[in-house]
Amino acid sequence: MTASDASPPQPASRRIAQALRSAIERGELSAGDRLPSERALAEEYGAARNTAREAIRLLAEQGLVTAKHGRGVFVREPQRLFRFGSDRYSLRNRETGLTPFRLEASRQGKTARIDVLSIRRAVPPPGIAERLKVSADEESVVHRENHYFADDEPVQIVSTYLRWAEAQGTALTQPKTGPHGIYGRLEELGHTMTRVRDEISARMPTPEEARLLELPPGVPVLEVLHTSLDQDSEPFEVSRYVHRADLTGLLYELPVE
Amino acid sequence: MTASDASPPQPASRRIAQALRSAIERGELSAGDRLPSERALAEEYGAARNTAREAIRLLAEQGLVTAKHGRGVFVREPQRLFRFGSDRYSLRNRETGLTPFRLEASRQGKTARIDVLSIRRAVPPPGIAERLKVSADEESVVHRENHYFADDEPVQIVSTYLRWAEAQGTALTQPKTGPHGIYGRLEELGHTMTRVRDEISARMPTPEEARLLELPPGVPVLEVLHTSLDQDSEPFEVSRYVHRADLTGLLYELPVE
DNA sequence: TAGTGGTCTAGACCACTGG
DNA sequence: CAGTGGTCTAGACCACTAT
Repeated sequence: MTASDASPPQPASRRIAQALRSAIERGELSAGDRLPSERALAEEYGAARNTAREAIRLLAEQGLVTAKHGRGVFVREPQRLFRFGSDRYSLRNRETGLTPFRLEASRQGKTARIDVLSIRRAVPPPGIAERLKVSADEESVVHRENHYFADDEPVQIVSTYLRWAEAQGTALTQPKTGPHGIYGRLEELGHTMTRVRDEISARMPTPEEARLLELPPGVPVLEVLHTSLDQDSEPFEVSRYVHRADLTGLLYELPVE
Repeated sequence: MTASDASPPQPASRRIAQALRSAIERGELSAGDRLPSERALAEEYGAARNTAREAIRLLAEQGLVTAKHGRGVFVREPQRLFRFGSDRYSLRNRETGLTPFRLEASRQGKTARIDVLSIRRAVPPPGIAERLKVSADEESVVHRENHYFADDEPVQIVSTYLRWAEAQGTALTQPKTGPHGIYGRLEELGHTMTRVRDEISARMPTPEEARLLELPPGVPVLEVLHTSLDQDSEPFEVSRYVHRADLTGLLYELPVE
């Protein structure tokens, strides 16, 4: 009550947050460092513990720090990004036999794991039905759901939708899809990929996604709705990618016009 | 204390949040509706106000609801998205004289406004210098900063960087850049755009960005680092877009291989 | 066991909005 | 003005982590 009476229309929690933010930016606290405990901050700033806690919440919301129960609050380490984009579907990648995900993981010295969660005939969600040009009122698709891990850390969730009429009875309904993966099988069915359309958005995760991706608070997801078009400009495959935004960058390189 | 004693190791705040989330999903609360007040929720669930408040915070963090001071907490309205992407730089758009932003705004019946905040010779940030292939140790670029509004609501912040050596003394250092904008002037300087490279990421906003974009809590930003390449595959323009993720979708349509 | 964050209580005052 | 969210206090107990 004695020191800084003059100016601050700023709430105490914001002032504490700002002080910590400055300390991080000035390098007094660097990536991986532990912040003072909530109780210590409260005493230092003459505030209640809840107020110090609110300050830390503000930083966590921005993705600057992460709390570890029983251990402390730590400055978040910048993570090397997985990069995906225009070459995600390229033939070059398919010829190496390495999927873009495995390629990226090995580039980072990490072990890739891909879990096939389920392969089911299903009624497509409306957005999917529209893009794949199938009926949204019947079980018109095969839904393949995969989870991708790097060193056992979840990185992305992918749902792939294919026409049931085409996939029925083929390897497309099996966990092992054979050489060149699903695109190999789809090519045999007469679909040569000539164009792709990726629709990208970002949002906060649902609780379900936060759980599956083990997302710390303050980390959004990148959602990519991907459509593959064949030689007749007809869609033959639609996938929905949900990426951890703190581990993923997208790269699109394309000719103009 | 009488009803559901058996199971819940769930914290009360999460249980309240889950109840509200279900009500929203079941349509009992729809977009624009007001939630019960914090005090009412506290009483209804036999909890302290702070606990009800925590529940609302969980929903706000997910982007499901927004609090309005003095009015209440409301279920967030889904917003129509501004869509940008592979055609953002296309000649077709330049020929109409309408920028993609103005086009999108008019498509939505909104009034576009573009504020030129500053045009300055500057030392480029490291990431920019690297992509534009200029020195990061001197004032080697012109930095143009623009803010984009739709019906006076901020939608995106754009920083464009050009080589000072080229831009010096041209309309590129002026607010009005003339026919076809900066790309028109750059073409006169011998740079025909043949390829673009867009690097996309998502993250929570800095406090500065939250202020400028008037971002409600729980809304991330989409960041696009754009590089224009000319006929010699040399970069001649780099821009950094920061979009409100709840108002923006990106669309990339491109040929494979 | 001591120290950390996670949750919660029962108050209080302030700032903003609407009738 | 009454009602709302925004902030804050000073406690309390729990759950987790290290030593």
